[in-house]
Amino acid sequence: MLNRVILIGRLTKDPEMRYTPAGVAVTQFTLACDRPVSQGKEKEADFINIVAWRQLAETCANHLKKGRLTAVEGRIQVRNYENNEGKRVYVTEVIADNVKFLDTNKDGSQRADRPDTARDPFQDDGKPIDISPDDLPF
Amino acid sequence: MLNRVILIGRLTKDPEMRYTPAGVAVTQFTLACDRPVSQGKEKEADFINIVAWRQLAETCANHLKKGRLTAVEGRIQVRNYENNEGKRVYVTEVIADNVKFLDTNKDGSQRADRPDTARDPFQDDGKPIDISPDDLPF
Amino acid sequence: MLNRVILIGRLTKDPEMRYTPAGVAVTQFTLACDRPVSQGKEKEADFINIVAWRQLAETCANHLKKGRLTAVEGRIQVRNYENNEGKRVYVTEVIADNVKFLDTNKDGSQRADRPDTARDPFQDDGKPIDISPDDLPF
Amino acid sequence: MLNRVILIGRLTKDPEMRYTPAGVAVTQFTLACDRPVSQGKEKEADFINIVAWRQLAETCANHLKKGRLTAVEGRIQVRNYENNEGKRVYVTEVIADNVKFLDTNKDGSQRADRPDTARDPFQDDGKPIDISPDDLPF
DNA sequence: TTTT
DNA sequence: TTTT
Repeated sequence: MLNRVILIGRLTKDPEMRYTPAGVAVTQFTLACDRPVSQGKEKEADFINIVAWRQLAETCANHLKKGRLTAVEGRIQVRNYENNEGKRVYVTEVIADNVKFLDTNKDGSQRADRPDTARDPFQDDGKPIDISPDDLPF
Repeated sequence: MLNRVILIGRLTKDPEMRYTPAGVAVTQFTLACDRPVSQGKEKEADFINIVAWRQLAETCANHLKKGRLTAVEGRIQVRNYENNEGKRVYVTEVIADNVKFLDTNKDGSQRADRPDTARDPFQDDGKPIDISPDDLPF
Repeated sequence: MLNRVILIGRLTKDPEMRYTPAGVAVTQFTLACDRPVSQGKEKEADFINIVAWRQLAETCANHLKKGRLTAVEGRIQVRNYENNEGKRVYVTEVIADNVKFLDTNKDGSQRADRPDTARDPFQDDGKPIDISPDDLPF
Repeated sequence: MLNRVILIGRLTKDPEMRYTPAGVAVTQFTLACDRPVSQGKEKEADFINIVAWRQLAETCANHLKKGRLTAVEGRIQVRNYENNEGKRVYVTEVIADNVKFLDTNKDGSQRADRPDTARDPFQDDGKPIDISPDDLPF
């Protein structure tokens, strides 16, 4: 009924964009979210898989890079499929509907790689009515 | 750095409480969160695993039942282990730190099974410093 | 950049729907959100003003009533105006983009007043591009 | 019952720390949260007042400055008082329980002003049991 | 001005 | 009274 997630973390790798058979853009990346440090423990993180569709997929693919500090808003989705050994595998992902770049570039400039011409590309309802979890090409 | 989840859904089964070898209470249950309905699709839900520790584990075990409408606040945790075939398995769960019972009972009374004597037992910081994902007994 | 609120509480009164001069529906109501009880204190609540626009305004006006347990998702908005004494007054509201009715009716039935025919009327992007805080008719 | 806010924005001024008569530290600052840009409108922001107590108050006062990009997690609180003209004034604030510094310093270094010796000072339950909204010294 |  |  209500399913909302907000994460801040860093990309573990460059994002990967693919297309569904129907030609819809999907971008996948993983966010490393550091857990609050507890004494006597080394630093730990949760590695959370993010999926963005359509226009949001494209802007993520164009502007995000490994290591970038990023805020993601979305919802948890759990899908399952049968693997090649006939076993059911469950995959949990966050379907993003809002992504914010929080990093400055190494030279200190602010998000210089973001095209000025884009009319806030970060708007996407994240609820594509004709796309189901099973359309994911990975 | 920041990792927050808020869910409202219904329990798919009665919760299960266990204890770690060190004697810490842990309760596990699954929340069915209906996805927004899209036309031409049958109703779908995400089934999200919830974990509660300690006092929150006990109140969840005592007061939640299959079918109950429940709000859960917490953070996403991803842990992994090697299964008996030597393969790494990834498990995603929501570690609850706040759980609210939203249901009235069938007879219309409000949460009659909740003991009056408890001074809001639903307060728990959910961040037990001496417990790690690997302590989970399931 | 990111501004997200999730509340669960009860309506202090019946909601009020009005129209802007341009004919857009707006509904206003107040949610009483109980604070976590602390010992030695009587029970306290925060009374938070909610605003819903357009279709969401209409479904809120039709289905919510005083006392109903309700979940609201939205964003904080702060607007200001000059009062009749020439003083600037600041008003903080939550602009809802998702509202869930959590209550059963008194007779135990589930949300019987909600028309079956409506294709989830609770979808609204809450971001009406041609409406500004100053359009509020109250 | 549930009351959660997550904001990302920039400080409009340096934070101000004070003490209650009982000697408890409180820090106040304002976050400018840009609204999603809509065409035909100049850029707008919501200016949201944040309050942090105790240890979190001190780390905010020490490490935040005007202009810093900051994530705040907390809950909405509405308090009211009678002003000097005998009128009831309502004040809405976000009581922070988690604050993250998202900015690098001007020289490109990462949060160099944060003392290494502090064992994550950003943990605070934000629910001081002996403090009420009326204790605020501003 | 406040809800159960 | 407002930030980049």
